[in-house]
Amino acid sequence: MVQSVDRAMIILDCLKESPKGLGVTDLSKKLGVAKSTVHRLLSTLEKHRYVKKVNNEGIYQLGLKFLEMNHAVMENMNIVELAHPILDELTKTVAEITHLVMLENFELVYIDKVESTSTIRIYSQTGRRAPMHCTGVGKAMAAYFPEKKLERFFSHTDWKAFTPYTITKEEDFRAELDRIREKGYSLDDEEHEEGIRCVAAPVFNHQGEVQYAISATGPTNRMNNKRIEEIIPLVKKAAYKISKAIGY
Amino acid sequence: MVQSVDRAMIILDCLKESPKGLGVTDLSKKLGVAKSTVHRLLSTLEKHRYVKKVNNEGIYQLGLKFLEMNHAVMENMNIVELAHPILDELTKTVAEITHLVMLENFELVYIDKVESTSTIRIYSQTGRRAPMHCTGVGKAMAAYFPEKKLERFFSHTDWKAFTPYTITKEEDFRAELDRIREKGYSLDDEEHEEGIRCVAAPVFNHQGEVQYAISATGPTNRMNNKRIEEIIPLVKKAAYKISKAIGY
DNA sequence: AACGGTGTTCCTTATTGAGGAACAAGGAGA
DNA sequence: TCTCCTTGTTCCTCAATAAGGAACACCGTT
Repeated sequence: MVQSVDRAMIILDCLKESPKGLGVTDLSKKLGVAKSTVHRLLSTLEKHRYVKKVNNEGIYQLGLKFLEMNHAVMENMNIVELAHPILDELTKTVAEITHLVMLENFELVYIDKVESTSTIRIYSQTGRRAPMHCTGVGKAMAAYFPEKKLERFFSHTDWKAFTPYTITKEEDFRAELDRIREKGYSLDDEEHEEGIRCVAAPVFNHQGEVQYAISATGPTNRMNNKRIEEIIPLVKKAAYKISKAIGY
Repeated sequence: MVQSVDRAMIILDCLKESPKGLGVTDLSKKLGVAKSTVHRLLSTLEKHRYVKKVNNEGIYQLGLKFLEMNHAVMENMNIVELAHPILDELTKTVAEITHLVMLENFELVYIDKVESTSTIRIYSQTGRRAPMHCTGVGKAMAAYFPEKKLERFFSHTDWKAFTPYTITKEEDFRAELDRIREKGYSLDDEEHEEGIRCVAAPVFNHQGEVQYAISATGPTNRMNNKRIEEIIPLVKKAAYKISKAIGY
């Protein structure tokens, strides 16, 4: 582990949390390192445009290089291009927000979303992360893990209870996965956030492995059992379409 | 300048250019540093999710942290939120692609675009960079630089000729800026790419400084002189709206 | 079975990053 | 207006630590 690189990236994290930007002194206090060290790191980051000074004063913010890098990352993920139209259609038919997620280190990463009302700020919530054990998409993916991978997932998870309905025991979770495999979809019944229900389904790649998942999410008052029953086949169908689009 | 941080970021640049990802040996050759050094840097970057191994083999790609960071950067740029609906409307009325750009180190950065046909991949070309001297938006902004800043710009620019029509002399450029100030808009007449014309106008902030610019771009066959004349007031009006929205 | 190619680990050295202190600049308050 | 904080920035010295060579482990090919 390279200390200076590590520190540089911690600085970036700090700046991410402080939209207004931070000065050298602020950062040096936060990190517990000398001002001069922070200053040197910032200069290096600035050279590569990962940070920038706001109107040439001593306040630093995240730089525009991140737009560039984001673009490059997105380019590689042609999954978004393939899936977006299908997600778009799904949003239209179910009139609820839909998401596309993938996995990284047993954590969910939201890589696309389509809102019913506004097409604006499509990029906004992408990049958000969430745990698997308390979400529809997380469970949908876990249900199709091979046993080995599932065990590795269990050793990673902390079973944190976000609501009274969150599943927090391995045996309960395994039972839930059996149900999901049987039905081909998963439900999130206020397990992550009270008042929110969602329907999710897995997306498989050409090797038959689960690689992504999609969901339709809404408030409990709209998402009653009758509505859920209507939505289920639509989500499953959309997930299947995406699976086929990526070569399943 | 911190060597290790610098190298880490050069590695990220290399990975950006190689969508398929690179191995430790490839990178070590590219950078001219030892494999072990590259490996150590990659491990540190991986810890922060700026890079990831593709299916746990020895190939590294850009990581999903960039989506997160992009999100944070975008959040701060409420300019995009403000301008997007106006850009959207402009695209509808002129039926050509429109762009919103800002400046960084006398280079243009595209921060939003609206295509006429598809709302998909809205994020795609954002983050792209281009020189000022050969683009409509670049000239529109330069026209409203204070003399001091203009001189600094001249000392930065390389006057590279992208097409036979690119302006490559300072005196010609200054004459062009005079024309732009007089008319309140700028034209790009195949100066950056043959077959492409565009109409651009500057956006001013609350201090009356030029801070952004917008443009409508299309192929020469559609963008004849008559059409250009129709488009000009629309672009100017949209730019003015955005200026007002940010407090001009 | 031997080889060439990976990525990874270890260890030693001197390169280079770190931090204290001094400096410059700017703003607030008396 | 002058002073006194508090900024960011620069410099310099020392030792922490990053770098690179070499050895190792692994895989696929010949």
